[in-house]
Amino acid sequence: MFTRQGTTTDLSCPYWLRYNGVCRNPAEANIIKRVQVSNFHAWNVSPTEAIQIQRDLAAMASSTNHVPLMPAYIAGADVSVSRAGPMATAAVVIVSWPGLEIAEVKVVRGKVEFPYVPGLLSFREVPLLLAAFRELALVPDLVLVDGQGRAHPRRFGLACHLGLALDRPAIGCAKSVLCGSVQPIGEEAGSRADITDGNETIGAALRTRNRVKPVYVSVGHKIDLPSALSWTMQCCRGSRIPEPLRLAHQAAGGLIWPGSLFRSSEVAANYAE
DNA sequence: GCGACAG
DNA sequence: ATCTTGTCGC
Repeated sequence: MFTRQGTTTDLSCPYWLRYNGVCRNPAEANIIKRVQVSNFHAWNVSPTEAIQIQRDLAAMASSTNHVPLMPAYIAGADVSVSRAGPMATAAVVIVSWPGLEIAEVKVVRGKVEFPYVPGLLSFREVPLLLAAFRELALVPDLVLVDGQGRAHPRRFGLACHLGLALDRPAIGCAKSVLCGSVQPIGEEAGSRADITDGNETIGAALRTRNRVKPVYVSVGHKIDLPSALSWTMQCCRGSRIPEPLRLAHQAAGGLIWPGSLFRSSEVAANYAE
């Protein structure tokens, strides 16, 4: 048995049958409500059409906070593309809140059709990510995405596009800047500085650990920037990268897989509990 | 025209 | 994004 934050989880129970610390039986697992995915436009479009779609959809992304006061699940989403060909792996890792334990891992392999064009990343990655989200048993209350949200030339980055398609709150959390300029930022963990484009604030740099390169946070959908910064910070454990995204990156790279309870480096530590 | 450019 | 182990340091 494993106890955290007042809830008890039976670790001998497979991860996909756990729900709020309570083990479900297989029959119940099949009736858990799945995330609704709307397919509101075609994905096999030209770069020119993609830009127009972004302009049309930008106004539909919400910057109003809809994250529950006490979320149950937070997802991290990432895609890795093999350098040779069009094959890619999309991974979604759902962790519990506030424990940040792995609750579900979904990995989907497929071809990416769209080329990598800065500013059009969502047309490359979202289709495969949606395939992964469709298969999840758990519905996340918040999604962290490896890329920009509104900190995008047309204010419609990957996190906006994915959040809108899922109709779930989404945060863009990128490792580098796509557009705009970053104001000076303090060296201490928790420091932040605006990302501005003209006289518009489009996101913020966030120092998640002391003296490490910041991450670049922006609104994806159904969240405001202060909340996005707060949740990003609260999802950080040991790493510069928030835990759901760090795990999703590992899952997309094949380092963890559906059924993994622990990462190899932490097996000993977890067994010690 | 030139440089910059999420993953 | 990807090629890639251990190692030095706060």
